[in-house]
Amino acid sequence: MAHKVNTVYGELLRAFGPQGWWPADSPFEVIVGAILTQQTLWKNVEKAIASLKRAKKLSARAILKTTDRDLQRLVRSSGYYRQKAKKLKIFCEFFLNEYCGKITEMKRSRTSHLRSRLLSIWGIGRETADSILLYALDKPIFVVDAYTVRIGERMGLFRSDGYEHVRNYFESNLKRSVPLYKEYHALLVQLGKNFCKTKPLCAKCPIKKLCRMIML
DNA sequence: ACCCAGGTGGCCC
DNA sequence: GGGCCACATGGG
Repeated sequence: MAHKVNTVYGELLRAFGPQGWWPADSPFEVIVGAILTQQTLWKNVEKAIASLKRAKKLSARAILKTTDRDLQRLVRSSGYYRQKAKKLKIFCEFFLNEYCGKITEMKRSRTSHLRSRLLSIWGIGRETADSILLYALDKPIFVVDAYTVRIGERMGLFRSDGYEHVRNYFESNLKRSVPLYKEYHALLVQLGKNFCKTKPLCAKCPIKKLCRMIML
């Protein structure tokens, strides 16, 4: 019999369909988005990315050539714009110094090594590091965010014992698969954005069965 | 007017 | 290791 975590995945997929994350034109854009979306609505991040594109600033070299003030102005819509402009520059410097600004170079490193290097960068925490590993570099790391923890706890999948504990839960109970990790995390976010916003078990709730599972 | 969003670092204990 | 705070815009 399948583990509950797999049943939940099936229900999510049935309710919402494939999410096709991460929406971006390039791995570098994924990284920029991962930094900009920290504690921020994706809608506002899209505007910032559009601004960067319009200004031809969607590359590590271009970002480093931009003045702090200009970069802050470009990412303003994503909130925490001073911090985020600084984070982008610090990451770009790391990316150019360590990997010649090439994603393919970065992918060569071992996942665990990459993860600790990313975590050592100011402004890159666990979720951002793992988003980069999974969605930009195709490494088999399960991304945990606030929704993942909340939903998983409500569904009784696990008792949250911190980020690494939850990540380990998914990685050890799921088939080790990059596309699965990508899709599952995206679906959890999709559910997180929906539940509690629509009335639980209301007539048009697209996720009745899921609502029952999480006992709303 | 208030509350939150696909977190993180710094400080305190 | 955990608890609290600043960081900031935009939309419900």
